[in-house]
Amino acid sequence: MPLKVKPMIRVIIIEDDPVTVNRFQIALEQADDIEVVAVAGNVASGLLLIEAGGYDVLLCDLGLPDGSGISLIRVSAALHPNADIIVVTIFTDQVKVLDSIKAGARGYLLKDENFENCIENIRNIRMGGSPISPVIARQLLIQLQPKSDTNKTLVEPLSVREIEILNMLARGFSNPEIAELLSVSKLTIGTHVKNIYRKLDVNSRTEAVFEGSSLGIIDVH
Amino acid sequence: MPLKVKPMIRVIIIEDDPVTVNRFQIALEQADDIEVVAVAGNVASGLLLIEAGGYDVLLCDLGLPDGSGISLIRVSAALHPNADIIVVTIFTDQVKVLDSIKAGARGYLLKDENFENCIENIRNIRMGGSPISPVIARQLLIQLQPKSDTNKTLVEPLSVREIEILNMLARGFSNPEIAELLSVSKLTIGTHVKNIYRKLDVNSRTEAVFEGSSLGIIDVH
DNA sequence: GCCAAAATACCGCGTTTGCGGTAGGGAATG
DNA sequence: CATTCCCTACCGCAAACGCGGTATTTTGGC
Repeated sequence: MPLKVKPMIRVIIIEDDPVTVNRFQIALEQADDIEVVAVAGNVASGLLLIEAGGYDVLLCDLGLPDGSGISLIRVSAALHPNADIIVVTIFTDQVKVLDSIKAGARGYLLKDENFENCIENIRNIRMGGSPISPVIARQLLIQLQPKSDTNKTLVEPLSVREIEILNMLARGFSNPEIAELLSVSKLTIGTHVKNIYRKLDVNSRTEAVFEGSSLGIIDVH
Repeated sequence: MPLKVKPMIRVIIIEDDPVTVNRFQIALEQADDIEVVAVAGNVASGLLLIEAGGYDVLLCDLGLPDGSGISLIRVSAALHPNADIIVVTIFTDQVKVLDSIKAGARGYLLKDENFENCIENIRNIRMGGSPISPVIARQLLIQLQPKSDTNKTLVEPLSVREIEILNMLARGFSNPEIAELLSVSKLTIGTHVKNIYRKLDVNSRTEAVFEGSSLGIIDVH
């Protein structure tokens, strides 16, 4: 029986600044379970690397000379869902952060920091974590904050039945259809719907669905 | 002129496990700009501390003997919006994480890790960052992921005009009303609406609003 | 056991939708 | 210069919706 072989973490780097690339390579050399298998300096060549595959972690810059790294993230996430993507950049604005995350990035580090921790971060992301710079994390938290403070609690609460019906409204069922599904009269549904309108302070199913959606009353798909 | 005085960071700890409290106190003693001004071991006494105020950072456990720390977070966020709240707990499940964040926490650390970094983390949060354990961060990213993988990109994109009209649909405007507001024929609106239905693959304004809401096409209030 | 709230049911009438087409002018992209 | 969107506009008809009531029966808490 052979010795237990620690699986190597194969890393590719897409980054146009040679200095940064160098700092990464030097830092990662210290780890015997990580190897940098390829480097690209722009979107075009990065795309080729991604299509070629054979990596576990992608370190990706956003501001590349011939375009944004976000498109690369999207491609990598689509082609190799098991590879982890870490964004390494100087950008801290909310749009870029969110776009990266939505595109499939699972880590977001700032160039200024985290060079000494990058080994730890790479191991971490392979184990299911998401290393994120605190500055970036704050942006994400803002995004998750519940929308408002004004209403939300001021709305008259819907009954279980009403929530059920509101969800069916959102799916496009008509009153007669809902009546059929719930085995009650369509006139009953009409009454429920009117009560929903009153409670949500709206006058059409369209508005009701919009409100319910905003308030999180309606389940997303 | 006096020496430049570094402002002290006043910390209160709400945590029922004495060992953990002790580890925090020992760790934080090392920093000359941080002082632990109070400690509480349950929700009831924690509430009194929070109401008393006079702190900059709240380290808060979630699993307290007489209730959940989330209610404390909510109170602190409401009474002292300028104080930063860091959750320190063993729970990694998505519900607790999200609830804490929504309640107003700006940091989320696991007890297992980050004891040696806690000074750094506290300084960090005071400077606008959000220290978050990678394991937790992953939960948050999942939350931010666009709902699906199937559609979203497969949906035929709406034109500017269509998005504009979809938003008006959500607000409950009828076709004639929208026509009036946009100074076009109501029949034109009808055509737009039909095209929206086709692109979103729905057959009613209600469904259209629901889809648009899910896809983030519709602005929230 | 009582009272409030929820769920159920009914009616008529005017307005709006949703569906099925068809079609011309303008802007953009190749 | 051709093609492809997009925005504009039109029609008729069945179906559903929204509004205004009123009313009975469960259900659940105090």
